[in-house]
Amino acid sequence: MRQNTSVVSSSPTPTLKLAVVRRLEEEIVSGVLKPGTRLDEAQLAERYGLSRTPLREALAQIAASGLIEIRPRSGAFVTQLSPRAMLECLSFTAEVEGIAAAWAAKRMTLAERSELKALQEQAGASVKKRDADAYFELNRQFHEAIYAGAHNSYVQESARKLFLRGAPYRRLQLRQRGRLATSHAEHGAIAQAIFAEDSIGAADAIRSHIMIQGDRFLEFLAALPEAYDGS
Amino acid sequence: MRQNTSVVSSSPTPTLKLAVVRRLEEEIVSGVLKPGTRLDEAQLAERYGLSRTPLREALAQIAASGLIEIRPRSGAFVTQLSPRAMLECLSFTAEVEGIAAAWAAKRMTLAERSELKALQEQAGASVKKRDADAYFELNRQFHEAIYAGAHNSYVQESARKLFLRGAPYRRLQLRQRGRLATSHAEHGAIAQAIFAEDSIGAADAIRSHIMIQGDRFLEFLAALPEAYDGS
DNA sequence: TAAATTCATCTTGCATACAAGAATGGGCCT
DNA sequence: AGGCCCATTCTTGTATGCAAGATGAATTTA
Repeated sequence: MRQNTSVVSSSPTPTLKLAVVRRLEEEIVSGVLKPGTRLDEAQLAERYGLSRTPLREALAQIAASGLIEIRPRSGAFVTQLSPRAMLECLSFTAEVEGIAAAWAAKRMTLAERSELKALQEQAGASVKKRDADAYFELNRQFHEAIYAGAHNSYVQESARKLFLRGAPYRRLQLRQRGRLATSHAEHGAIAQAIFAEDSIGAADAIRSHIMIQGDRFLEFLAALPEAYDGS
Repeated sequence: MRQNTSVVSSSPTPTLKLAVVRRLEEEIVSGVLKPGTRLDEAQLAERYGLSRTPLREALAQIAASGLIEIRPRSGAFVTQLSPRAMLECLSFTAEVEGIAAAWAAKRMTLAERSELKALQEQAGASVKKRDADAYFELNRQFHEAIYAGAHNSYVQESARKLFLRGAPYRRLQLRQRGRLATSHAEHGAIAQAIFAEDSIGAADAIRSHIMIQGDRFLEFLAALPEAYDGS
């Protein structure tokens, strides 16, 4: 029998480590654990009801994706991006998403295309309702659908990791006035290019969609000088 | 005092885990541990003179980069790429290296450009000497110089991981007749485009440099049907 | 008074121990 | 004789304990 009977998630997982990975990523992305936060092993282990061993393995795994940083003998911290790092990250993300979109435009199946269309319509509904949380999730699914549509597991994995890395910041941004509607319109342009099998247009559209976030980020940062900058 | 006095590497490392990561990656890339090999924790721990705990953390970290795969409750294996997966990997690598080269063409400093030139000349010497091992290492440094020249830590990291992932196979390929000289000539075209600050040309040159490896890989595979395929 | 040094405490890094699931081989049944 | 089932063994997953380095505060000294 398992020595510790506490359970991390309601649905059983193959290993406790994996459950911790999922839960920690979720808490970082959703903003429960903010950039810069120190992750105390003993504290987290108690919170999740398990020992430090699987928790440390989970931390090591998440660190490899860049979402947290482990400084030897000093502890784990939620990665905090400086404005410069943020722009570097977005620049590369824009290129990778551009590749994904270009391939998706040529390779998506009919089923995948109609799924993308459905997601875009659902997102439109959440924009009308001003439901930022719902839009945040549908936004993720929209991008995810494009990664999957590229039919290349390496772009998919890379894009997903980069998307995750920017998520803690993106969530805040979507609450800016009018950003929801603008984002949705940009998605429309991307989807249209993909439906037209225009790979160059799709890549251009998604690249600017991402880079606009960079511009907005800098403006946003100026209004909120100390909470989220990494300086 | 450390409970186990065995030492993994001659130079001291901040943590044993990191030493294991480096050593395992090296052994996989160099072909000591071949794709498909099962990695027994107890056995490796004894070989490196440490306990299973840091070793498992190292495995988790390497797994996150894709070089090995961990199947829960079943063990860790050196990732074996099927021909299809190999082509997918190369396709994405080509695009990422294309981005790196395009940015490097515009952003490399004079010092970085002359370093690249020096590497290319050294590589030329190793081609003349038919020294495949030396060329293998100089090839790595050539690509690494381009990643660094892009002045974006995210492309650099991504490209480096992808390069590593293909390394176990690339080493074999460079032993093909005439491949050394061809590869060196392709590098020349890439370097020339970078020196001319021609980002489009550099991206095109490096993309085809990578994709040619894909073609060669398929030919190579046909001649060696059972050792390295992932079927 | 400010800076530096030392000491106590806390956290991480690693080793060891134990339990559960997976793999393997032998015995039994058909 | 061949296939299936059960038990043994081996490997992985997790918990616990201990030692070294880092952190921070109090004390001493210039």
